[in-house]
Amino acid sequence: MPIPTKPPHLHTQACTTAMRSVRDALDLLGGKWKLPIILALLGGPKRFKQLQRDVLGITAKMLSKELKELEMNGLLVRSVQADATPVAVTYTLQSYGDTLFPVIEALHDWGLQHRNRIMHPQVPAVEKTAVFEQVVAA
Amino acid sequence: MPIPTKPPHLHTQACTTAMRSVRDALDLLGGKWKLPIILALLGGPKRFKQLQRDVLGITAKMLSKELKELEMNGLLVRSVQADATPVAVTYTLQSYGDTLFPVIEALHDWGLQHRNRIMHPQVPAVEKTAVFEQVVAA
DNA sequence: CTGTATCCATGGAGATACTG
DNA sequence: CAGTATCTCCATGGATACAG
Repeated sequence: MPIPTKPPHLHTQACTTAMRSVRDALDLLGGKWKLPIILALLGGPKRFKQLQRDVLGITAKMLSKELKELEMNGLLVRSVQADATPVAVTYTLQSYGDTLFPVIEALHDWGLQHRNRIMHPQVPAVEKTAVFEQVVAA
Repeated sequence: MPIPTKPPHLHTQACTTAMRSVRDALDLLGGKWKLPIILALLGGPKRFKQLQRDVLGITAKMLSKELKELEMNGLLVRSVQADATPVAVTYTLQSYGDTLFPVIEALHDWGLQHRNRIMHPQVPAVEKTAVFEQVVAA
């Protein structure tokens, strides 16, 4: 079982290890551009300039940097057609990228219901309210 | 169905709307401190100072700011015991926070397998390799 | 104890110009 | 086309001092 339900007070090794996995995924998907790039490449292989057109607002610097990271993580492959003139570079999403779908879907589902919840507030039933006995002095 | 499998070239409304949900979730979970705070509160309600001790390295400023955000999102409740002296404030995770578990679990599972994959590289079977015909000039 | 206010260092990201 | 190099701006976050 991945996430312990009742972690002890101090950070245990198991706790930090589990968190590291979550953070790995979060860091890969996080940031402003990773998702748009991945989505743009779902439509098939694209060249650098085409990507920059599809991912609205991204600069060449950022696109280059983000593509490198995604490539290092095995999510896409960079291939060069040196014979073409001028040289053509295409970026192709790997099938490994599909393994991200359950993650993205989980994020999407939660985000969607959360937005609904925030927009249409319920009765604010607060749980385990206010005072609880053992207030540890500190 | 949340995420379209084959988005068109340009960003459609459906595409950006779906992405907004993902980003909502990503933004809430992202950052350096959100996860550690949530995890720390899984063990039960805690006071400000106790949280600062449990979440290693966080400053009062950051803790205060992050707690506000989590409260605004309905994930926790801030309650004040004004009668106590000095005043005591406790933060309690709401059961709504449990809805994040599938998300965190998905992130965790992917992050774990990804780290294994990165650490123990497979045969680098590149798909849809290199050259593909219709190179759109631009 | 529970924060807030202020100052300040750092890094991330945009704009621009340039190279192969 | 496919990037890289520089410069600069600004938001984020740490440190510290202070307040209720």
